Amino acid sequence: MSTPAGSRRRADAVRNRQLALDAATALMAEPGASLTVEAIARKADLGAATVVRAFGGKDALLDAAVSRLLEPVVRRARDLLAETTPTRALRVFLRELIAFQAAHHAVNDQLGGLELPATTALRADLVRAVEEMIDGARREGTVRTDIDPVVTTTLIGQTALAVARTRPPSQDLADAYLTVLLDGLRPRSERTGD
Amino acid sequence: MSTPAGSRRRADAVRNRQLALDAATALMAEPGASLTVEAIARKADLGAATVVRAFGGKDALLDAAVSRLLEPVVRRARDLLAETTPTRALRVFLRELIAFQAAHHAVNDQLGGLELPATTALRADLVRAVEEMIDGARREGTVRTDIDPVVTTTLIGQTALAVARTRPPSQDLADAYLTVLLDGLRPRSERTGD
DNA sequence: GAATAAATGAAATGCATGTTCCATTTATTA
DNA sequence: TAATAAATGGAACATGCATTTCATTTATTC
Repeated sequence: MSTPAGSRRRADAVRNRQLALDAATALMAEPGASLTVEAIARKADLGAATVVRAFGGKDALLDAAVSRLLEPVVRRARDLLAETTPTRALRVFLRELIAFQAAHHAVNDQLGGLELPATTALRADLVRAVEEMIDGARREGTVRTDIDPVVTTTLIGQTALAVARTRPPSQDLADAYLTVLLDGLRPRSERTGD
Repeated sequence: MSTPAGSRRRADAVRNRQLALDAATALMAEPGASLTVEAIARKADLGAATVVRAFGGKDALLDAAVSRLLEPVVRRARDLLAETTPTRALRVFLRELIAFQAAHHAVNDQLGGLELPATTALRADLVRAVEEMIDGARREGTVRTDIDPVVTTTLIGQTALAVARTRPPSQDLADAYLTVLLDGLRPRSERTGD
């Protein structure tokens, strides 16, 4: 009666929620894994009902898992912006982004028609950080100004994702991508002939 | 042996097969269309069973439909190789390829884990044609030789697809892509500074 | 026009998946 | 330990889909 609000949430529920989250995250790093509730529950050693209930639905679970994966990526982008020049930040971040996406292909593949608010917000943060890199690089003269910054950002994001998607992952391809993209993004002072 | 005298195939079956093929093809050009047998059958004014039976399965139907769409694209690549310089062929073809893919997104989206032999073969033809363009362009000095030709081809194919996938389709993005990619693919005689 | 076999499509089946139910188990508090 | 309510998970349910069945329709042949 006088108990302090009585613990409404049981400890095992909290722990199981975490287990489900960990299982989902782990599956996203496994190539070819099918992110079904069943598979996640099996990996977490829980019943499917428990997994679903802990988040109120499969989508919310995936949203939480993807967000957790994406957070350090966004933080890294911000850190790079603070630590080094925009030009260098752009190159370093793109390389790391491709590696991350290649290691978590499910993050970008099987999440097609889902409603993932937290993930969407983080993606927006990421886009904003890349836009800052591009803005800075333009000011530094290493990125051409004859292409709209937003278009440039979209171009980078879409193509980086595509390169990361290729299976099996190829470091050669990633390297070639960075070389070609960054060269192509350089300003053309003159020289436009075929 | 190929066509025995006794008409083993009824005329309506042949016609309906064509209707199903047309319906599937049409749906592939409709953004957001969900290529279910049900939807294809409805569009063709046929029963779902008829559609499936005409091809022996949904996969075979999609394979036939995609192949029919892809054939003129492959032919166009070959024609360009015969008609003009590899450098010009590459640019023209890439522009057209993006437009085609953008207009038939379903061709590249919803066909993830399917077995489509004819489509796979045509894709290989297409890759071969692009490889020829790149080989030729290298000889012409418009494409860098410090990146493996196969890697270059993969890079082009994957990124072009990614650009085409963006919705809504953006001509600005497609133009930016072609500009950046082709510039980035140019040989770097010198000039390697940050 | 009758006979025959091929073709059709609405309904049934099978399968994979997400979600909900509810009898049982378990954490929590006193 | 007893009392209570929260949490669990196997089973049932719901949904969306491709495929198969089979009574009926239709093209084809004579």
